[in-house]
Amino acid sequence: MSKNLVIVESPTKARTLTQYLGSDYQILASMGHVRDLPKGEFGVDVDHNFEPKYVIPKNKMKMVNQLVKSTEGVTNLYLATDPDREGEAIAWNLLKVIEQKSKAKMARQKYQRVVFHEITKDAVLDAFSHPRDLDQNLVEAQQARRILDRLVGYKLSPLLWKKVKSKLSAGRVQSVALRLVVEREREIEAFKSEEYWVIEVEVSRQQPEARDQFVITLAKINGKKAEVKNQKEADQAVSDLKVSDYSVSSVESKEVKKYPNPPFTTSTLQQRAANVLGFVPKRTMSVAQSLYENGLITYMRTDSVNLSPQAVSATRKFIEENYGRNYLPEKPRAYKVKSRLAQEAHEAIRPTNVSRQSIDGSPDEKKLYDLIWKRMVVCQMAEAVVNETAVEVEASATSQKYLLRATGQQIKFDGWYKVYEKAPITEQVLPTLVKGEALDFKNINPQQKFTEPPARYTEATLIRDLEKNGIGRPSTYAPTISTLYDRLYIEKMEGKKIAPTPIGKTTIDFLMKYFSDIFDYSFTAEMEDDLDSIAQGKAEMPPTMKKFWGPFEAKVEKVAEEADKMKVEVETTDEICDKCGKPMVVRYGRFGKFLACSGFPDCKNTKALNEETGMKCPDCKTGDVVTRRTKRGKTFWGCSNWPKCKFASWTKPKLEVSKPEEKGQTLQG
DNA sequence: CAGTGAGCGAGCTTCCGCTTGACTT
Repeated sequence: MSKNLVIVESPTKARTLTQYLGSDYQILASMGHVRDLPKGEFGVDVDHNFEPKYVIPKNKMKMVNQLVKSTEGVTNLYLATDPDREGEAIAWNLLKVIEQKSKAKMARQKYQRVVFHEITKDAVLDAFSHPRDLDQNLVEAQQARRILDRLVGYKLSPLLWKKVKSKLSAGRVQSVALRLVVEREREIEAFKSEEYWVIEVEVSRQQPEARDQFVITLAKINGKKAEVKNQKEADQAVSDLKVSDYSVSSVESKEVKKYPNPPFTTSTLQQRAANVLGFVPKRTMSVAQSLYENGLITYMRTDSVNLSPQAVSATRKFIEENYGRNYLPEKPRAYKVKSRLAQEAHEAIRPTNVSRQSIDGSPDEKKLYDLIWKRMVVCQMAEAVVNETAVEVEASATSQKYLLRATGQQIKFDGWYKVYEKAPITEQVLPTLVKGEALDFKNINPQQKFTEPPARYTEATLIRDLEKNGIGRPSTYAPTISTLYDRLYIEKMEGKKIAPTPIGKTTIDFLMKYFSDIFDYSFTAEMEDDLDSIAQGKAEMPPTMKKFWGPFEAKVEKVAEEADKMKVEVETTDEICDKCGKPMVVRYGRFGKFLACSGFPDCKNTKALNEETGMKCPDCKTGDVVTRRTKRGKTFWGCSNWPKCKFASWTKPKLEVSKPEEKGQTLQG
């Protein structure tokens, strides 16, 4: 009797395969990687070809032992992990562990490597009829990636402990993420706001039957771009425009096609869920995980926009039946990944069954599913057609010649917009104007404005920029940001924006001063080129590592000896210590920020930092409500007068409603 | 429901990428 064992990464994938392969196959999950470099030591023998030392992490030991036991008496072992670099390495490490641990003195375990790019019955059965050997070059490329990350992370972190602050960390991915945040903050700090004016004129047609009014905006003065920089210039333009004659100098109309977005990847799903639902990436991922485990969507950690042919044809059928032929493009739309660095082991994120338009589940699950469902349907729908009109109006007075503009857009055919309650563009309908037509002046509206600094990152936009540079992977985007919080490198500001702390800024200053090459945005891309060469058998891991390690190690040693210890800037505040009268400063402790007396250690006074909840304490009425954290990290709300006032609450205190009786009536009526 | 920081310098901290549960307050 033949026994078949299949090993994949995830239990959900295992469950799906069971349906396709039948009862002759036992399918088990490895839960990701089964071996790794040891956490507590360097684990790379740099003097002997960078030989890595692999160990089975403690929390995986039980599972791995069971896995090995299950291989006993197996005739065919199939390694069906993901078809990418990491998947190949998981398969190889699995095999190594099984060979090592198998008690039976049987010959080298017979195994077969099986790869498929989509988990459909056809693709899976086809893959099982064409197994192959492990790709040693691909495994070597993964090891190179892993070892390089270890060299960088475990050499530079201790340097930070010595030169900046204990327990900090640096890495190829996290430090570039931090660099982006720090550089954006410095752009904002250096930004000088400039005054400018927008001048809008309300005009109307002169036709007795259609005296439509519309708004035109000043665009040019004497043929040059209008730059109205101050009140004086604005006054001049306004007084001229009040007495000008207006006539239409040009009317241009064209039809523009608006194409739908590609289906979701991890990163684009995180963007969209942040914008539309206000989810942070961590929340998006946990909700998506639940949808995935319930069989409602495809795998949620992917960088691919590929769609299985079956999914596309089912979606086309759905579109034709529910929206009609007009909404179906002649040919299916195919999407391509932009990044050369994508691994594309999985499909795009899409509903597993497009005819399931809504689902049962938590409110979060319903909302996220709705986003995913719509994105899939629209990506196969016809483009929208929008009529765009550009009108130019001349206004002449005295010696100055003014040009004003209006643009209109009108939806001619809604196409994929139909799926959304609100079209992604707002219609602006202009009257049908004729070139040379004279217009009447009705009103003028000059507006003083100031240029705005670039926006701070949100978690989602930071991930977008990391992905743009090929830095990090779908499985690490959200965890990388958590690391930046854990190290107190960044903090959340109002409106979900993130800003660097003094520790974050100092760390980046140090890293960029001595190791700018590693934290350059192109470092990962260049590393990927080297990894490609290894994967293609054109290069080998040890010399590739050596090329990096030689100069790197020398630099680390030099910096360790010669560099000065960095000083982390201390934020002072207007707050005065109520014990000694000295100003108070912001300190970063185990539980986040707090106020401490600058006279420390002579004065040990501390105070809770007002987190701007904007509420007064409901008990003592004088203190402010501040957010605090317990030793276990759970957030609660307390009074800034603690320990004098003992107010504390697990939930955010509500502002008192002045007249509760009225509220009851409103609810009834 | 509630402490934190500096330096003294014990002993520890740290990377990226692949995956799920198991622990409470």
